[in-house]
Amino acid sequence: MSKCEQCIVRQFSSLKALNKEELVKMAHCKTSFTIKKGESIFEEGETINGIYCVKDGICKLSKLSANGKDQIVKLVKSGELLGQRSMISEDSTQLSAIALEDMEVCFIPKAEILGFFNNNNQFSMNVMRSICGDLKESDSHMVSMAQKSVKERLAETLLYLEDTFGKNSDGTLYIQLTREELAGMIGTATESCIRLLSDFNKTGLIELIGKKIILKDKVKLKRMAG
Amino acid sequence: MSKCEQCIVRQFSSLKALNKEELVKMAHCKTSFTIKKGESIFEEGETINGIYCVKDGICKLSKLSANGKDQIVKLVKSGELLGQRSMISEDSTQLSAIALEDMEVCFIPKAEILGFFNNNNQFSMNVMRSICGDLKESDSHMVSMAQKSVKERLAETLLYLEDTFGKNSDGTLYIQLTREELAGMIGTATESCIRLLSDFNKTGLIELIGKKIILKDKVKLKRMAG
DNA sequence: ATTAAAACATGATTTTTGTCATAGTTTAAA
DNA sequence: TTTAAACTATGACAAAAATCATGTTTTAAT
Repeated sequence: MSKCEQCIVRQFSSLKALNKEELVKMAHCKTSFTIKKGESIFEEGETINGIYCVKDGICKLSKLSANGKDQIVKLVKSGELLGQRSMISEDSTQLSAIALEDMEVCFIPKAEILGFFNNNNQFSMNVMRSICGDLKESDSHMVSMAQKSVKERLAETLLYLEDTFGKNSDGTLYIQLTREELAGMIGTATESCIRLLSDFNKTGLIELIGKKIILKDKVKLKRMAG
Repeated sequence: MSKCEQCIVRQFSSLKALNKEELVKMAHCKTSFTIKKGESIFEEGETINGIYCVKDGICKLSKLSANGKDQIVKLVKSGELLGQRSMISEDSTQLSAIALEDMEVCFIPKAEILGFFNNNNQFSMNVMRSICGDLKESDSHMVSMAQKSVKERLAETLLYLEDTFGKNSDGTLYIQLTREELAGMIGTATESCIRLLSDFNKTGLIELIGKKIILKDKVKLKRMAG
């Protein structure tokens, strides 16, 4: 049982509002996990009796659609919390959380969080703001899906991936998604995604090195994303 | 200045957690509006320093996309609150609220709401749950947009409209949307929407009486919606 | 009541996107 | 190290959806 007090990622989430005493309390009731790449933290339909705090690694939140394809709703990185929506709604989750890299995750039970809600208004407000941020994102995302072409969405998504997760020293996107996962983010068929990446490559917007991607012309990509 | 205590729609929203004293306080600081069909309550980009409570009527929340089309993100009816997301995020709103019928709306200033947050935990939790509900909806909606065909989305939307807003005594959908607005809900071109309605009409799924719509075969519509 | 604007409707055509087929490449497991 | 499975890639074709054009009907304003 490590000390939450000394955990840096806490500072990046709603948990930053907790005081020393609350952090000690939390350290005593939390459980820590290691999740291997490809494993799930939770799956669609499960009841989540608490909140997961991502200490390290990245995961995808996805939803299986009627046609059998996985739509990626959001990517979550260290410092973020998982399962807030489901816990607060007292509702099973509609999303699966699958690790894209090895992860370290802490679980804080519901009772503990509800206690903080009652005693720490700043914490409540932080959680509210975080969920409001998710809602704003989700609404925008929805409009993109409804109104933009696949090409526009691909350009938008590539820029998002570099902005959010950065790049390696060789200029390639840090985050490694399969073509299928990338297609699942933009909401298209894997083949369409691959084909468009080829086009982007041929027209110099990006460069493909194996399955790695370098964004070569971000100005044009931005213009294309609209 | 009418009494919030006696307002029935209050019972349907987060405001139901407020006690008598709080309701009296609210009645003193709220302002009431009448909004004519077609007029806006607020528009994309505005800062909203409070929450709107819909006393009567229906409005659409829409977002202008890059291609010039209005995407309808949500329909809001009496009993629901507007502007929570924007107020809590301390962020300008990304949606416009336009009345689909004549409306009565009350505005409660931010300071008042924040006061309730501080003193009434049940109210805070209600607001949280309401926003969580919106988030769940929005995520599902996003997946529909990304993964379903226009036909499936039209079927889904027609069922939603009847379930949510009911029908007139002649069996037609109560809510009156133009074809353009319906297209804006399902995220397609107006012509495509009109064409599909014609198809649905020809195959007996719905009946078109002028611009009014009757759902004739809800079982098949449900199957089609997936 | 007349008229202009908005809304509805449908055909023809093009563009976009998905699907199926096939093959090369990479990855991970035996 | 070989071998199967997963992933990437591309062509050919089909289906879905957008766009453009045009005409009708409805609605609202003068």
